[in-house]
Amino acid sequence: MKKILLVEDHQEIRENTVEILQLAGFEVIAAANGKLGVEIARETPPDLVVCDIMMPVLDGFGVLHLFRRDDVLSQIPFIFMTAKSERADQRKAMELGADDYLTKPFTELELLAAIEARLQKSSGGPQRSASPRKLQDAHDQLNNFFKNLMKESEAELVKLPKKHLLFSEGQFPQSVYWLEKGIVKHYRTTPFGKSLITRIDFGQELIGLTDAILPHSYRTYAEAATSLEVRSIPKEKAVKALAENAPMLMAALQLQAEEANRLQEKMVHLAYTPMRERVLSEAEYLRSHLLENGFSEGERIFSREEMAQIAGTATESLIRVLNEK
Amino acid sequence: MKKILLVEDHQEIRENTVEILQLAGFEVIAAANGKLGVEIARETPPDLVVCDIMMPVLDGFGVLHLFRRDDVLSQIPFIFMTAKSERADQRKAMELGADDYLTKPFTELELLAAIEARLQKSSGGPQRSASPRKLQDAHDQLNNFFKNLMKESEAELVKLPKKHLLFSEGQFPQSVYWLEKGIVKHYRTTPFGKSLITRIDFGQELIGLTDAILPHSYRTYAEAATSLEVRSIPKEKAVKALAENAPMLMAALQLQAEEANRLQEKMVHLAYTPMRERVLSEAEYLRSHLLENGFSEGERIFSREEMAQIAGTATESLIRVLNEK
DNA sequence: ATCAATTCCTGATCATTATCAGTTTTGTTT
DNA sequence: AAACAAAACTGATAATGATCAGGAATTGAT
Repeated sequence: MKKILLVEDHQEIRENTVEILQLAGFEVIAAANGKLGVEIARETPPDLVVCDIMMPVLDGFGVLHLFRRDDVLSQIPFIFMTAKSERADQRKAMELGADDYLTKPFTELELLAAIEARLQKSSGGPQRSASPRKLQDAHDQLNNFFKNLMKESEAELVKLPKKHLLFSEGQFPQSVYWLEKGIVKHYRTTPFGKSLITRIDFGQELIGLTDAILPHSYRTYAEAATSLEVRSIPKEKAVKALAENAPMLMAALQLQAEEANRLQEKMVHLAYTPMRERVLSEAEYLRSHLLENGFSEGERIFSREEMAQIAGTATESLIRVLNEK
Repeated sequence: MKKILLVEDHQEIRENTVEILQLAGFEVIAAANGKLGVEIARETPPDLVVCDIMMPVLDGFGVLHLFRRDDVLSQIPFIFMTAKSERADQRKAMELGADDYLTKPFTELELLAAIEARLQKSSGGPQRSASPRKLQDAHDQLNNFFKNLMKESEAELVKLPKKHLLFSEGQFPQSVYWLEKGIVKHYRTTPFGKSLITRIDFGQELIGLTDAILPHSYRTYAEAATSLEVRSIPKEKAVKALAENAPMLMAALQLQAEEANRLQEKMVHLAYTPMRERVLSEAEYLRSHLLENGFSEGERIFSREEMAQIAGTATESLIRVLNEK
């Protein structure tokens, strides 16, 4: 039986929710504030946490923070409950690493569905759902699938120099690529020659599937930001293999849906976030990802101009922002 | 045997290309300039046109224009060849309704692949490809599939008033919707309360599949812009049906890939196109789509504020631009 | 090592567009 | 029809960020 920790200060809501969860067959431990919640979790780690944000003593963000830096508790799925009005909280919740958030009021069905979606197949039972429970799983599945396909096809590992174009606008897709090592930038250009970097791949990624699936020439171009190690197979082969494997198609669909999500997010940023904030957040994004991928702190993989193309601004403006703090 | 019309003024390139196409088993008619091309096509309509843009007498855009307003020739697939440097041309080509464009120089393989992708299954022969040849086909296929699913499930037609929320951020997806009639706006909000309309559905569209597939709560909200007629089925049912039908999955994947394409396009606009141009182009987009969907010229379906949220600008700025011409 | 070519950076200026504050118009409710 | 609320609009102002131009610092090539 799965154990759920519910952290909620309002007595009525808490008791109500406990009842719903028990009816659904979960073992529920309730805590009236964040501090209690953390203490309980440290004694008996739950399988999942449902947590209010606004609470006395220790708020939801604090609880999540403590969970994430605790060796035992860091991997436990965490769902926030937030009032609909507090939009900023929702963003913050996701940035801090919550797995999901629900806005109050929610129906029982919503709550249970969200919880079930998080309690992944780790349960060992048969996987009831038609699609992977976690995006990370979908990602891994698809990557492994194509890695194997590359191996079967004996696709050789090719080394490409920095600045090499993997593909460019107006070419017709011929291949799907597996990026073994290196960094690839994806550009989209305006009619007036300005370019925006819409995506960066940091290695161990599949590249070009989106375009291989579409019945027209590339609309973006992909350039090596570092020297690369790449494998490729003919696009027909990739698409055919995919078409015959429904679970993989589903995984690909999920990833593509998430990509659309990511792009929407970036769009809103471009529309309403002031340039300086955009610059700072993109710089931070790059810094952390480069560190994760084994580059040292000072190393300049991306030129100022490129960073400007990521943030969607003029190069000079970007430079000013980066140098003024 | 498929008949291809090649319009290209450079003799060498023309002869070369003719040779390639003939080797591939096509019947080729070559024309040395746009005027000749149109005349030839009017006598013996080809199955597909490959056309250079820069030409004396009548350029490629002119040829396309004449094709598109000719009853007999309007549906013939049209592929442009453009020099890599002329980015603006590429955009213009797509806006004018070209089916694709290739940048010179291209390989034989690319040319043939692009042509084959356009010569759809209308040939009557078996469909060799694993995925629909045209996005429109994928779209229709998926829509029909879900329409049938709704019928089988006896999903009833529900009428919803203007401003009704189909779903909102922080809810957990429960259903997939079929929009029988009406207009739906999709919003995405920033932490600071500003919203951007990232998508508008004008009826006879499937809504919410993207989110149903992802294992987390909605990140956008969908609001009725007019009164709606909507059917819905449980998301589990939709996903399960989809998961069992590989061709439909492929169609869904194509559409999702195209959606990502559309979002990237919009992103570049937001980043680099001046506000006034964005406003004007979005206004034009709305006008034409509203007319297509049976609304009369003056009717204000979208308020100024909403239009501003589509263009990603301040309401006052939008009003000024719209009123000054 | 030297020269050329990029890239990076800085200052000054200007254009664009957001914001604020208010008025008019339109639409809705009683 | 009056009263109210919401939306549309206008003018003034301010801030933001782009652009231009030129100099310093790196990088790459011979």
